[in-house]
Amino acid sequence: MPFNLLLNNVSRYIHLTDAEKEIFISLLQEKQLKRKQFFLNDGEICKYSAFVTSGCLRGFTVDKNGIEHVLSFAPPDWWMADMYSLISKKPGTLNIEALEDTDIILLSKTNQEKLYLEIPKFERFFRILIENSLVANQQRIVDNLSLTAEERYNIFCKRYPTLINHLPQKQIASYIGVTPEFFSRMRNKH
Amino acid sequence: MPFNLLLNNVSRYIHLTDAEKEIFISLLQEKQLKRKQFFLNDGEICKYSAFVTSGCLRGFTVDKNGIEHVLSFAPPDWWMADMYSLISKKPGTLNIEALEDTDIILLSKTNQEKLYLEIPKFERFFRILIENSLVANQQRIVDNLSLTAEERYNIFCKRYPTLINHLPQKQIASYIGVTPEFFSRMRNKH
DNA sequence: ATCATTTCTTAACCTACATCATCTTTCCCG
DNA sequence: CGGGAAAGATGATGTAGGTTAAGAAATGAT
Repeated sequence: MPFNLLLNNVSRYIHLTDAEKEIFISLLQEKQLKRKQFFLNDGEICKYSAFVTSGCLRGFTVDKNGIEHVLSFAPPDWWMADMYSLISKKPGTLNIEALEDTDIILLSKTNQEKLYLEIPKFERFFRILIENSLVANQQRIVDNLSLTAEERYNIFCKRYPTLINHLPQKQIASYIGVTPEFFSRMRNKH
Repeated sequence: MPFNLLLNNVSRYIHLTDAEKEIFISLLQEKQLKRKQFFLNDGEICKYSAFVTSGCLRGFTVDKNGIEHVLSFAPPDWWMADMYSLISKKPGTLNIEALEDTDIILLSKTNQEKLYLEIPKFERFFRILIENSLVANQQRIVDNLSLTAEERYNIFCKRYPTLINHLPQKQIASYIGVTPEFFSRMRNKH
């Protein structure tokens, strides 16, 4: 059944009884996205966290010159949301788009709060999830401050080997923080 | 008493009974740092979260060329730790130094885990704390990807007005991601 | 299969910011 | 309050990466 990947993801950090699994699943919704379909547009309030079961999402902002900047990718087994908008309940700046046909499981903010009340263990689960995310983001800040584009690219390759293959170069370039032109030059030089 | 600032910080997100406050306080330690004294050196395992009650800390990494990069500042009412090292229990890369004489309250990782067991509400407290931190870090990544040094400086001034005054320029430059020389030029041109 | 769209490549030129060096100012500790 | 160290200012020059433009290759919807 389609919730297995998610239940497995959860069970890495907390143990759920069958009854608790039932409750959890009852608070979820499934959704399919077509390639290039948006899950969230900037200016909207983000009301759901998305867990990817197949395909891939990307989260990006658009700056005042119309240039896109990729904040994160979400391949299967990853969560994605506009964290700022989700917790503040204010319009956010993130766009979330499917890079290919993608299946996701949705947990609404409302249901997430229900979940915290009904199964407090989930406070722990999401705390740990967010801790890991924070560590990764802090490392990325340090990398952006201290490394060249080439070094950041090498790190990206090591950290997301599965993504490298089926991700357009320009998306990686944007994540790394360089233009597609420079990225192309960088890879083909030597 | 010296724990008031911290109890107030906690009470912004969860309510504690007097008994719970007692337990919490019993798990804390106070510590004073002299100006330039290190609270943590890279290569060490970070075993404590620090809550600043007076003074100011800075967290920074040193790159392979010996250049320092400021990841964060902690004025009073802020928490500081090497999150990576703290949760992985492995040696980290962060240095934490007092920028002036600084008073902190320590919560050891061990006691933090005790706290989660004895007063599960603290799972919620730290989850929310980390959520906010994650949002701020994601915004910083986006800013680094999409803004000029000058724009990042303006944002810094707005976001940390109290810090601007009594922080050496070179520390702000490092946080922004430019050299002290360029930062000086940037501020003095007009 | 085919055409349109998107993605990638390459080249010439440009700019934000770095580096190095020197000088002045501030500040902290005895 | 005085001297030494750290912080800041400023000029000359260097470079990683951006911009613009134009063609080649890959990809996806029909």
